[in-house]
Amino acid sequence: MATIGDVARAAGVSRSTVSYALSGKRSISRETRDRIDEAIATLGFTVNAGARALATSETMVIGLLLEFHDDEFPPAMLQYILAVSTAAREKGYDILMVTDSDGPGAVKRITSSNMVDGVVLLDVTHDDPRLDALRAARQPGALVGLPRDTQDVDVFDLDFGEAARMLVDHLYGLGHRKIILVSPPRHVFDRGGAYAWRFRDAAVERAARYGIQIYPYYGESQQPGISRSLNAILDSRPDATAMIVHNDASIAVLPAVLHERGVQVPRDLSVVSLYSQDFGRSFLLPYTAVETSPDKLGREAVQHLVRRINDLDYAPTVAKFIEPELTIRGSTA
Amino acid sequence: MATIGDVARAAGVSRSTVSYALSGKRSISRETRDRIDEAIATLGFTVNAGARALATSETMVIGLLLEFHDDEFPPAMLQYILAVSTAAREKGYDILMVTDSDGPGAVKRITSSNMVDGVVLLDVTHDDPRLDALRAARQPGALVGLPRDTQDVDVFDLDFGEAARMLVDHLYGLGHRKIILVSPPRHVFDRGGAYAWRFRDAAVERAARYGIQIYPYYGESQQPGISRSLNAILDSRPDATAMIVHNDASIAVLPAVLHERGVQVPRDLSVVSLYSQDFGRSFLLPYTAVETSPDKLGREAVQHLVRRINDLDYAPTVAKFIEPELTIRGSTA
DNA sequence: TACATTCATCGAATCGGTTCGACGATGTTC
DNA sequence: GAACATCGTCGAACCGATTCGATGAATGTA
Repeated sequence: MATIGDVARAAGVSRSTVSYALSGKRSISRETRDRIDEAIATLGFTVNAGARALATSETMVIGLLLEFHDDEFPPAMLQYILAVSTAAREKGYDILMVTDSDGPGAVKRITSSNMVDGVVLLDVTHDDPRLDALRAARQPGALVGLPRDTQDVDVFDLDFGEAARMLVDHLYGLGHRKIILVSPPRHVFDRGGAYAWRFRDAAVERAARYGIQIYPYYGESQQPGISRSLNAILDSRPDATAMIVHNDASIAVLPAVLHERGVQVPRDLSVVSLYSQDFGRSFLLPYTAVETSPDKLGREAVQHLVRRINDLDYAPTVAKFIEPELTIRGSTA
Repeated sequence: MATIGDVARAAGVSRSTVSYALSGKRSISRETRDRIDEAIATLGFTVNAGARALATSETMVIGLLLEFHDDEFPPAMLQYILAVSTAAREKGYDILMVTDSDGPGAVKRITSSNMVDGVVLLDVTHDDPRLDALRAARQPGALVGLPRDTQDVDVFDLDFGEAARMLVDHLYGLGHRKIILVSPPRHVFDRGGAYAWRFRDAAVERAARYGIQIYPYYGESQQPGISRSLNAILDSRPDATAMIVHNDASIAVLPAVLHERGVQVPRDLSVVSLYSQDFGRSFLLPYTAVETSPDKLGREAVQHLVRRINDLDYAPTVAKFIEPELTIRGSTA
């Protein structure tokens, strides 16, 4: 493979001149630049990433850490992956995707060996064990999901509390007084998925303020449990007039379940939920819902991370909550 | 960060000795090794990946190329990503995931800059433009999906022809003589998704041999088109007694569609399909189907790729077709 | 005309590893 | 006890870039 030395020889200049021509950090005469460009073209030269990384201490790679849990709905996670990947590429970064089950070990491995310039952690839990490893690293990180301790890290997440209040308000305003709430599976709570209880607690609190009934339940993560549990929930609360579903797997099968029960939305039951537009399109979900904006979230996380890579004390660390937006789809009455 | 030089100084030996202690390529005395280990531990030393890559020309990273098309069902693709990622890590490799829309450019970029030791291409089409870039690269590649020209590349795919024959045989054996076939969306054919026509052609040919009727249709990729088209298909062939669905998006919504039409499986209609066990579980699909084995496929691709990385002329290039296996779930009569 | 700038380029040092050849000390073999 | 291996270690070269300081030529200014 052609090196910068080969290019230099072919163009009759020194290696440093070629390097400056490449980076534009010093001025180069018209003629030499042309000769260099030509040499690069004929030799098919590309800078060696490892060598450049060694010299500059910059790899132009961002680590993306995630793990697939059985209790998560894969299509939902994919949206974040894609968002991060796309946003990173726009900024000139590639993505090193790590799905290790040993999260802290993975963070340590890729940061301390200098494989990446920064790290994005998906699906951060309340006591995420990866955070210690991240704090010990030279490289900055951006979290998607809210941990207990946000010190020294940048956090991006949807404002689940506000989302819950929005939905409760919406239903309350329409006159609903008995509302079913389907949360993520119990296992997500146990694991420390803070978004789950942030949403539930806010919904419960809001309902209490209005003096209305809210019936919280856990969803299931795998079929046929999902349909079964939804049926059981509906059976146990025949008086409820509305339902808030905060669970991707459950909402995806809800249309089928309701159809089977002969329940018409919104005539017999009002339904609201929480999902992204794309997700709704894939699964033909006709429900009024808060938009979860995975690409906004992924993009903001990456943008912020890149800024911090380029300037480690770019700004105080942030915990940024995306504003929820309600998309009315007419599933409430 | 501690370098190998720091370790050497702390242990009172030369850098080369530390390197040999690390790699075990030359023998080291017990005491020296202990001192080195201790120095490494107290300094928290990790080899710098860039420097090592520069010296050894090995990055221990595999490139994973994929693109999300609107006409593809994301959960299906995710299975392959996860399989490749897991298998790679087992072999000591990390994954550089590239979702560029400019596939050939991405292949060129990561290979010619030596960011990766090898490349896995997902979802390879008949005339995949990434192949030229791959052939021009120093690094070996493994394809998932069958291109027209398999020269100089290793190919891994399900044997879609055999899968189709298996399913037709199964239905024929049960006495079905009029069979609906739902293929992937037309757009997948246009784009060169060879698996689509390999399956369809084999099914049609097999049916012809038996002298039975097969009615081929294209599926849709986005709701509400999917349900609508399935209904239209069923309306147009009331005499068909069986249905072969070769499309993830369609099979995922089929239960709802059939339920709505009051069609009972297998009493009113026999249904067979093609999907992985995990996929079937996620979507509660009760159909007899050929297992698509994404993790087997991903794993084999990675294993073969790693062997070829370590020995470029390890074996003649292969086109390996995973044997389809029929999983009987009782959706036929 | 002399001096200060700016421009274009070069050489050398550096980043952090790996690896080859050499070398002294020990251990074997006949 | 001479010849020969083997063991453990070191120094130097090398991988392929970037970057700093220096330098000569061209240009501007007083």
